[in-house]
Amino acid sequence: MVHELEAICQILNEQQYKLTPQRKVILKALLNHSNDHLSAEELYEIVKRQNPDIGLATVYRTLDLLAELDILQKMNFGDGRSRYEFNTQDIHHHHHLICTSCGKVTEFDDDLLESLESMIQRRTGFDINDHDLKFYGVCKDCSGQDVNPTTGYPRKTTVHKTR
Amino acid sequence: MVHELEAICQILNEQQYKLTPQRKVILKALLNHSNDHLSAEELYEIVKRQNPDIGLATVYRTLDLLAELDILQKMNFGDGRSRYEFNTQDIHHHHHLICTSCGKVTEFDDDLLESLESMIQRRTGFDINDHDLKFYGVCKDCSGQDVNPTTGYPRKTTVHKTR
DNA sequence: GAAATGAATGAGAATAACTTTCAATTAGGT
DNA sequence: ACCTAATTGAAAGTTATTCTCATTCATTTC
Repeated sequence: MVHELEAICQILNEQQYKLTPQRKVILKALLNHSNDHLSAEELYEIVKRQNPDIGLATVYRTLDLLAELDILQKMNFGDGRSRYEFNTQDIHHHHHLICTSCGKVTEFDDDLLESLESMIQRRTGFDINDHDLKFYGVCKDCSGQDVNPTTGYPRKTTVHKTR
Repeated sequence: MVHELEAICQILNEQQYKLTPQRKVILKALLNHSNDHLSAEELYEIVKRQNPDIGLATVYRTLDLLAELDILQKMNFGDGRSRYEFNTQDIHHHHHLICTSCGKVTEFDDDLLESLESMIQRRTGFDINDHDLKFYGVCKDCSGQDVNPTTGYPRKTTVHKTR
């Protein structure tokens, strides 16, 4: 649960990575938006305000590095770009609710899947060590609206499904 | 549960879509590989053997059309390309096991999530109409080598090209 | 304290997976 | 057979991301 600058910098140091000003600015921005599931481009826009000379490639490289170090988790919410969140130890207990109208991602905690995992493990011989559960629907704020044209949600056509 | 050529052709007809030879070839290939979660490019390679003049854009367009008609389901398994499977009525009861070593995708049926959905609905006001559950692990055929050397945890974001 | 060395950076080119454009072809009704 | 809108292939365009490479920066070495 590494959610503060000091601790992350220490990890970088330990692994012989340099603490460049760019990395610090990126980390601070990530920490200031730790609930926002930012994409690389969104993060770049934020970071550019602090340091206009920073390059997009550096943002991508830093995100890759932080994901490699398991500080961040690279996620895919189906909108065509990767999004990042801080990695927690209990990834097994937190899922995502994705609003197909506004694209907002919120989180939900639960551990109902543990039993399911061991059942699958037993039945299929598949050695599970992670899962990824997403719920698609319409959040309270958007009830009634249809697809958001800017984000392109939903990628799945379930909103129009006849059931 | 439209898994045969006749039925699909009828749907296309009903919706005023033309039954071009390209579409027929693509449909046949999809039906012949209905368990393979093909990507557009993979399907293109297969289809080109029957009809070398077919264009990649046509494959993409046909996949889009079939997804739009809810005949196919467009899926994202985290390898950077969309993959397709025939849509079943009971998508709510089938999940995916993704091998982080060889990239193979297999399916698993279950309906434990229904109760979870209504609970979330009640608690958050989020009106859920679909979900997407993936398990990451190592299949029976592979012995787990795909771990992040720093942590020993599996790499969720690793890209596995299917050959 | 300057030089050497390697990591990290920015800019822009490259890539991969699509998507769009557009002129030419064709399915399906008449 | 004819008409017309739908469909197609080829190629250009787009978008997110990665790569290349010359330059800069931080450390270590002298």
